[in-house]
Amino acid sequence: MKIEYTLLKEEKNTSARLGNIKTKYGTFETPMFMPVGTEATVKTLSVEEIKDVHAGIILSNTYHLWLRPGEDVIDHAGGLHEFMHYNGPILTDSGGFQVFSLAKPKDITEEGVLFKNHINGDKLFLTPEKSIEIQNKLDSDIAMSFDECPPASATYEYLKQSIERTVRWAKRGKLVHKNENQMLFGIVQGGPYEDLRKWSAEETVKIGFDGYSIGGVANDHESKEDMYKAFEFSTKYLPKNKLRYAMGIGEPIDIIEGVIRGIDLFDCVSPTRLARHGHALTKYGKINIKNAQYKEDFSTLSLDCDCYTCQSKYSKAYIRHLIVANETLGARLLSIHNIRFLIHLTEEIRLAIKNDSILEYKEQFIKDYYGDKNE
RNA sequence: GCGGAAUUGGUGAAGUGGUUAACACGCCGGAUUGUGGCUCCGGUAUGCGUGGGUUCGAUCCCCACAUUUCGCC
Repeated sequence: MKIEYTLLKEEKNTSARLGNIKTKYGTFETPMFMPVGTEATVKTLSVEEIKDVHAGIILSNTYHLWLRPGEDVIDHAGGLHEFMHYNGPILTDSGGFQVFSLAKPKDITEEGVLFKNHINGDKLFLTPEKSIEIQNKLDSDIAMSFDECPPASATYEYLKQSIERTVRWAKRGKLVHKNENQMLFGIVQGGPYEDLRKWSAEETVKIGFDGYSIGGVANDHESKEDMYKAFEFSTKYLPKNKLRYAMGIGEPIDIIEGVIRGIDLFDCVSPTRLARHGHALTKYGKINIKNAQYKEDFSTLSLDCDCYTCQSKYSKAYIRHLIVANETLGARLLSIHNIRFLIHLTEEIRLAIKNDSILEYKEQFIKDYYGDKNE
């Protein structure tokens, strides 16, 4: 079955949109936040818990699964869904982000990218074709083109030649894409520059993809202003009837600003990473559960949260103790809560789009979340 | 009872006759945006057992006391 996207409604005052995605693993609505499961696991969560937080779709990673356990192992298991015992939709990233996070600039060539395997030091060469072939085998529901994700500090000149190469890579990847059940997305790059984003978007659209990602955002201390420009200057030149996905975006306010600029999908490691480091997202801001003030705070994280952790009445004091003692249950309880918080945020956003009140929603959110901090 | 050794922050400890007493852990904060999972960045002793002395100056030298510890009778 071919996965399908339907645009249901556009918000009256902004570019926000409501849609749904039908896959053979179920249908979900957009805007949606996708929890990250790089190593074929949303860290510390069981698949039942992933379902429990109402995740419409999760994300996994080509590069990491290529290295370990290897795409053939997953292929022999019957694909990634079977392998990880998860029967919901999955999106795979192409390894493009690892070009940014793991490779050195000198190792990036027209042909592909040379990586030094971070597990055992082996030299590995990843190409656009190889990335797509691996994703074909993983049998994810949505695959990403292999792109170069340049740092926010990249110069205009560098970005220009980088987006040209990313477009050539997108063409090469599409040529070898053989999985009929899988959507393939192109990726728009170009930093905060409108002419580069425009060119990148238009050239990528010419190739023709099932959806378009906005990449190169939220890298190395990019300003919020530049990030929102990147959103706007990308979606402006993308077709309305196709999905848009802001890669790596996950701060609550950034999700709202992204939605307002016409983005449908978001993913971010932050809810799980923050959880491991002892932070909880709440309507009234992010809290650091390790702070001494929670030592004897026997209340739940949030009164109006419907996640397992809050509904089961685990207290801040107990979770604090677990985190301080480095017990994995602490990371798990906070991960469940944080992911649920972001998915619940998208539920409220969808409701606001239905009511044409996304700007009011944003204003109220900022008031609650940042309080007097005046963000 | 005799002899030796030790005494530095919450802990383990380094150190010097002369501006801000190393480091680690802990503790207290902060960071974290397509995840290289025990990470990164700050802060944390106005005082070096107590009392005297020597000295321009002592945590560092000397004396006494206290405490701890080891050995011997």
